[in-house]
Amino acid sequence: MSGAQHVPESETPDTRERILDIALDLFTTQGYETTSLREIAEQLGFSKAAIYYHFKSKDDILIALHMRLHALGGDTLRNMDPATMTLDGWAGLIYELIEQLRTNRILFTLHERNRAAFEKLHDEAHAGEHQDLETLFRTALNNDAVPVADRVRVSCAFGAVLMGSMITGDSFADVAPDEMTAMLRDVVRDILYPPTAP
Amino acid sequence: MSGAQHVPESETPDTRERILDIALDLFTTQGYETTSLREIAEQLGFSKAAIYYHFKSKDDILIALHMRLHALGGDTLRNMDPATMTLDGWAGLIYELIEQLRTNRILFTLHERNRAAFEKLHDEAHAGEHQDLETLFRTALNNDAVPVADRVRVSCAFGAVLMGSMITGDSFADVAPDEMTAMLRDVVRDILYPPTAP
DNA sequence: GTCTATATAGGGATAGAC
DNA sequence: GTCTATCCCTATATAGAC
Repeated sequence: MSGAQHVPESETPDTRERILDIALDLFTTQGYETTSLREIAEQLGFSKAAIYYHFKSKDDILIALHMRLHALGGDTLRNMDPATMTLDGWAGLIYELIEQLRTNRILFTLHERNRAAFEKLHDEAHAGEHQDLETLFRTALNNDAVPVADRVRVSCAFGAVLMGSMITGDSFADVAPDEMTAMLRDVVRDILYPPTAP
Repeated sequence: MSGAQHVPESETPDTRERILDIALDLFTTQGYETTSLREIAEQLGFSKAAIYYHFKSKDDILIALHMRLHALGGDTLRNMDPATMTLDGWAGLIYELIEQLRTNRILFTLHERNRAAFEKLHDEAHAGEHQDLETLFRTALNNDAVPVADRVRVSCAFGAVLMGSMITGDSFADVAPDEMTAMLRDVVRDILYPPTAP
């Protein structure tokens, strides 16, 4: 913990990350298009043009934020085989989503609230180098080997989790995080493994 | 059926409604800010300025679309008393939502995908004349008389329904509407009335 | 790395003719 | 009701000094 040679003044400023943090906040609350670079620069304390030293375009900032989300789901999703997803497999994925949402809710909200902007990016990056997360989900959900009823339930479970901890926002701010997590897991179980049929 | 005096050429053009229909489509797929009036006018077949005869601003178009949603939920929501919402009351509301989504999915998607824009409208219309739907939901969800666990489940049920029939979009296009509705109702029941505890 | 100044484009909105 | 022409503003992005 001591041998660090190159220690900056107080704490790593890391301007690039600071830009991303501020952008994440503003893009989420106000929306991507409505937020101007001038506004971001204002909060940073320096000029608008300085941002262009760190990012080559406004879209580039959004892409960087998208990559943060990718980094989160990274391994989990790469190991998932859309063709052979069982109900249990889906359940595990959703439980992990609940965990991720605990510490990164804003990042998910950003994506939720700026779908159009992200889709546009995806369209422009038609160089197939980038497999979108949502596309992966959809194709997996279209797997005919799994009964339709199950697939609908999986889809509903995602919606329940996302709504329960994201859209509703701070309505449950007073609830302890652990308690909230437990309740969400219970709901997911009740959706995926209902008493009646499957 | 015959005595109509003032019959237009073929079928009521009703330019105002045509504008709204096209705007609804474009705002939903591309996003509100990204869609220009020029683009809307293009699809209408006439000039951008003509739109200003029917609407006094771009925001005014968005407001009109918001009113369409209001008209849908109208009576149901006005009769709801946020202070005395029981679990059964919520269930009824969600079942109705399922019905509304069958015929008006795009309208809900518009709101889902342009939250920021609608919130901005709501902020500007601080003249209290307009009680927002979502605000109504949130305050009702904050009712301390209802146990937290129940409130979370209600919130999840909304998410499940919205996701199951909206965000997922046309992944289940092949499923018959009636069947889809039945499945969604089942899921809602399993969420709100779980086997373990209430 | 961050600045000032500027190029360029596009958007919303209005005026006034038809 | 719809058009053309125009105003005005703000946004992204670049050039070049420090």
